[in-house]
Amino acid sequence: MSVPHIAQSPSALLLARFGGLVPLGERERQIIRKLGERAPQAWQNNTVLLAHEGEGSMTRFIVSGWAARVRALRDGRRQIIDVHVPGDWIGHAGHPLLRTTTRTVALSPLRTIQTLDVQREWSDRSREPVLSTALGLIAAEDQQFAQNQVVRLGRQTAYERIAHWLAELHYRLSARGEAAAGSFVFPLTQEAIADVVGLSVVHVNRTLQEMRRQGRIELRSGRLNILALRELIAAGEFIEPTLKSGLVPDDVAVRLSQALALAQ
Amino acid sequence: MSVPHIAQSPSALLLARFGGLVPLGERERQIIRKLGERAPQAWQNNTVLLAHEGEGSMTRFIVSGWAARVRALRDGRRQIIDVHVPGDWIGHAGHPLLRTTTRTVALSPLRTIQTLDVQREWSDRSREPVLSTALGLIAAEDQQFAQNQVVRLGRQTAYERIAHWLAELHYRLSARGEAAAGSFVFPLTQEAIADVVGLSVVHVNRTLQEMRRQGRIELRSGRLNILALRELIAAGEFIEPTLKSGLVPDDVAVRLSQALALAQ
DNA sequence: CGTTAGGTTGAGCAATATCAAATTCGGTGG
DNA sequence: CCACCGAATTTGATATTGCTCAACCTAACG
Repeated sequence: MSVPHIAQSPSALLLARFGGLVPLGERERQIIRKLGERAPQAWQNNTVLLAHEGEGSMTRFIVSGWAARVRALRDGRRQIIDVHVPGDWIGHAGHPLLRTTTRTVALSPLRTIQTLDVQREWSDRSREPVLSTALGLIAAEDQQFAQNQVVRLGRQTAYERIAHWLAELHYRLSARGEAAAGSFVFPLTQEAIADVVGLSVVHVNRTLQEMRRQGRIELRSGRLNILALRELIAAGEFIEPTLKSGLVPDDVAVRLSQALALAQ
Repeated sequence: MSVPHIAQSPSALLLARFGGLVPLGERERQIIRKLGERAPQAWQNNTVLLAHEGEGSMTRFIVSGWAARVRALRDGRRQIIDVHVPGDWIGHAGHPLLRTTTRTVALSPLRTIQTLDVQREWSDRSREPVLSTALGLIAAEDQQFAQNQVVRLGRQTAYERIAHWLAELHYRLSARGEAAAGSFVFPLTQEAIADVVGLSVVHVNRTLQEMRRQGRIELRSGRLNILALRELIAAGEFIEPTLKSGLVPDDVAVRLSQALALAQ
């Protein structure tokens, strides 16, 4: 009997996503709500979502379920390059002329909606001062997460890697209203975890058990419960992305600082 | 007595960089040549080039020498996230509001020039059909190299990692006229290599020796000689970025835009 | 209930790290 | 040209982390 998860509606998720980054006015809220009104699409676990990237860049938005960008080696080794969770877009970057070396695959049953190409439509600062800022922040955060992945794999121990990654997931999900009290849907098998953190399944299993023994996590039936976030963050040396205030267009800056003041 | 390296002039390097990706017309050549005429700037080994990223995005161009984006852990472990070589720009991405977690550091004496923000100025397809394509390809390639780094660190053995990385370096450098007959300037210490491929210095040393013993590389006094590129590529399972359509160099820009229209 | 995917456990082993001590190399001052 | 210095490379010995293999367990599901 799995814990029921009341998924946010597409619009609510979109609002949480943007609202978590920039203070939204009523105008932006309208635009975003509308964006979420497209019909959702369902995917089975393991479906290939994107074989060639770049075809639909930044246009498919995850409403529920997880996916991953994967590269496979000839002998069967697989590396998950990054994980996509609800509130992410699938299908970044790439170029139509360049053959892709990765696939994007569903790691669980998945629901997506087709949005317009927000990156293209909203990145103009003069037309969308607020939303373009949000998109810039999203891109910058994503880049940091990509760097995190490299550091984990390159220089951290098994325990550190997993701790760091779980902390990162918690950060990402709670910023968009997908986690409550350190608890969130976690649909991956240990094999998939292994492919994320570059370890063997067996070792992942043992490391998770150690975390459980220490009372830092609970993980069962598709749900992760982080009991000791502080400790995980410290163990993995996770750096939470933090906003500097300052250098923004005035209108945005004012609202932003108001929002930050409220958030304190 | 070091092997003399006749560095390309900034303009020549820029031309090689763009010309290696798209067929340039005389108009584009003019524009690019002009871009290379700014005064070069010199940096000592180990200088911090960027503490806060995003300040000068895509505006500093490496003429000679190598640099790297680095993340440090508290206990002194360091991971090099990516390496910048001549023909690369420094200072991508990031966002002024987001505190950076990496530094960009010179890994050798370095010469750069300040260019205009090509990403901003040339990314409009209607104004710069050829150059914008080149920029798109650069971004897409860079993304693939970033993915390569993750796969190396996550799923490859020491030997594979180094082989793969050397093959990638060779690809990047020769595409811009910085390598001849598999030989190129290679100014890194083994410690820096270790920080790239996520290994200990000692193990890097032993792995390099194995490659030498097999007659696949020569590495001494700041120069790398790849004697068996095929074998390195195969061992590391390196995938050379390949253009899909047969975009044969052809001086007419029109052909290119036709090809692009088809590719859409 | 039987099947199956996923999770857990144990034992032995391989890859890579660590530590410490040479050795070589590229300058640099005399 | 030589002697010397510090940095980088190399070598040997030992420790450790994480992998592999193989078996076993459990829960969900038809």
